[in-house]
Amino acid sequence: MFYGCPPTAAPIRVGDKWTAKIIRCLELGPRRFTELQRPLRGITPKVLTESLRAMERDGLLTRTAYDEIPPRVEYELTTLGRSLLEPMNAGCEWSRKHLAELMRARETWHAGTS
Amino acid sequence: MFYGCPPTAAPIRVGDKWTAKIIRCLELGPRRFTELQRPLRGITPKVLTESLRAMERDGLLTRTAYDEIPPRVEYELTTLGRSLLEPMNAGCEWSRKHLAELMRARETWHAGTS
DNA sequence: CGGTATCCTAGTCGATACTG
DNA sequence: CAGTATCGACTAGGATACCG
Repeated sequence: MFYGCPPTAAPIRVGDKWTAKIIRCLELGPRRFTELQRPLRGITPKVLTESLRAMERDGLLTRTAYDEIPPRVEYELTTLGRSLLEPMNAGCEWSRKHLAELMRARETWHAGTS
Repeated sequence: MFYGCPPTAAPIRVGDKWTAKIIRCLELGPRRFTELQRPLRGITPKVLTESLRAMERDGLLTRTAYDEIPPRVEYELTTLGRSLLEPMNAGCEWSRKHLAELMRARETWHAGTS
């Protein structure tokens, strides 16, 4: 979706910088901490934890810790979290249709407005 | 739309803090600088200018200055800017349906996670 | 493995004052 | 009226290191 999009250019955002991407990562089923960390390249454990905690607090996902050695924790979207896919998809569709035009307008920014 | 929503709770954002609200203000037709400033209570001229310039640069709106005394400037949505109303409405609909649930989850945040 | 704890930077936003 | 200029606060996010 917005993966190829420069961060400041993203015209539509869901929550903070990572929320939407985390939702995408969880779309197909529960994932573990490191399973999230890998596709979200560059996210530090601190920020990932913060994002996950915030989303858990807001009821967007659940955190399940299994009492094993080594520890295993799984994150899974709730119905509420999954419901965000709808507006997210609307945003994606907008991007597909119009983002190129926005970027072009941004490039062509040298007084030749008219 | 998100007007009654605490800033950090807004699950969906368009551009920066003010972009979506500016689009709403321009939805029904062109507006002047101060006509935008009034409904967007609390926005400083500096920030309003910054937001408008960024949106103009991205091709979301046009700025028309009339050479009069006193000066008159009008901002108007482009087709591209207007197209953002679609995903914005999707976000609004999500809020109407689910924001209360999110806020409730946020309130009920005292360890009783199960 | 799944996190915390510190520290730090960069960007966003606001307050205030002034200008063509 | 429609801005600009300056400063300063706040905070999201990242770097790095360590812990149960």
